Amino acid sequence: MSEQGWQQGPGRTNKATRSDPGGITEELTPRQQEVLEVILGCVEQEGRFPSIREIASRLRLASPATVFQHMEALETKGCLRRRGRRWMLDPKVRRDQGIPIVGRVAAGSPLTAVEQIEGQLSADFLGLRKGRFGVRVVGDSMSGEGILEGDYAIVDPAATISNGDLVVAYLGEEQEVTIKRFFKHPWGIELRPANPRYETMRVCEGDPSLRMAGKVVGLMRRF
Amino acid sequence: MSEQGWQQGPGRTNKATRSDPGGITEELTPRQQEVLEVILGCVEQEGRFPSIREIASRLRLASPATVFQHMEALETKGCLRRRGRRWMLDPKVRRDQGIPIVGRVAAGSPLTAVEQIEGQLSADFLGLRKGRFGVRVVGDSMSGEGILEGDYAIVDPAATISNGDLVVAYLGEEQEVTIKRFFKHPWGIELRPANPRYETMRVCEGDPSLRMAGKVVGLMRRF
DNA sequence: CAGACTACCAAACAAACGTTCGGTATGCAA
DNA sequence: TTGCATACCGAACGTTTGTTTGGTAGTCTG
Repeated sequence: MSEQGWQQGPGRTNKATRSDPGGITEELTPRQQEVLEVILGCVEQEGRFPSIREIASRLRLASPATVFQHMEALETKGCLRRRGRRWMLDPKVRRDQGIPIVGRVAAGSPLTAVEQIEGQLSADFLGLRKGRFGVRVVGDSMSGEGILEGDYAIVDPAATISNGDLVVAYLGEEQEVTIKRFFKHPWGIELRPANPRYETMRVCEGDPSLRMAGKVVGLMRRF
Repeated sequence: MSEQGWQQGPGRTNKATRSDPGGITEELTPRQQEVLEVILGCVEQEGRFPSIREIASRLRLASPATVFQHMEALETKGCLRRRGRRWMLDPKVRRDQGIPIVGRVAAGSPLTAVEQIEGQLSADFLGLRKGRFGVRVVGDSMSGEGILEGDYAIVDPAATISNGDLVVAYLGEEQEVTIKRFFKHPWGIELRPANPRYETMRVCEGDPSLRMAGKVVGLMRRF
């Protein structure tokens, strides 16, 4: 029988994915991509995993078994996971809220020129990860390097700090928050500001008046 | 009977929430907050809504009915929604990936000092919303205002531009991307750089060599 | 051609699900 | 003391779920 209105399977025409330069959802057939897309959209918009029958109805498929097969394929390809009878997204396919980075735009709105998209500006891209924290920049001791009062520095307390890195440290009795450039010498530690009006700080290693909070991995500013 | 090990309901001791200055989850009882917390955690980590029995087991509750009641309360308070028999998060309680902004920290890791958390650094906070796009900063014409080469400017093409705002514009025959400060005069438009080594640009209104891309609403930098 | 792969179907099953009901316990306010 | 709200229980009901089975069909490779 073939009196139904479904779109027939395109056979082996679909080898892999052409889009997605990121490479996360590589090697998915178009149909598998569509299934993933429905799931991602549902999770993003409503915060819940759609049921197999719901995915089927959105893709106008009459049988849950069809979607089930696609999901099994997505599982072996690492996009989905199962715990018991419950499906969940693999963390790597989670898309966080982001906006495109555009290059030069010939005409029209940059958002319609897909060819010009060079990447994605997202929380992940900025380094907004668990275990890190933000510090509001006070003072202008780093204004020489484009770090202004009111900016937010993103700090990773777990990162290893090398010479020349920007660090956040708590200084002195008041344990004031400061951003400086870190240098380690045989005689101790040097914290150098970018603004020459401020003094470079030098302390011995192990001085209790200096506590390192972590390495500055990002900066954000709002206008 | 009371031979069980469950923590007894604290009665009317709990009138509302003391934490959460944002005010989204206001007026939730501690238990309701815990239920919401479990749900949010599950949605964030795994991208699926937990079953009522799963929430119950995480909170060490023996009956799904208990969680069900809490969820009904969360629904009337606007945190959860239902479509048929399916539960979903209300969009306003969705937390996007973010890190805490800490102030001064007296001791220990800043991440354990909850009292010092002043806010949340998130994609939303930076303005990473739909309809906006990012542009990589080229050149040092705005270095006087802390905008350096390699930074990413977040641009809102829909925002109304006022005098003094930072804007992204496409200039000249090459339609080069530039960030400048915008001023409108009776005779036309002025685009002023922050670096005095660059010239201020002045064009008549309607000049085709100038196309405004939008207002700069945020900036991010990676180290 | 056969074999492999994608894509889809209908029907059925057991497990898990949301939900309802009736009940107990506790603390607070009227 | 009565009333009300929060907080929890166990048992049960009907629905929805993920899953399995067995099948058809198209398209590409060898």
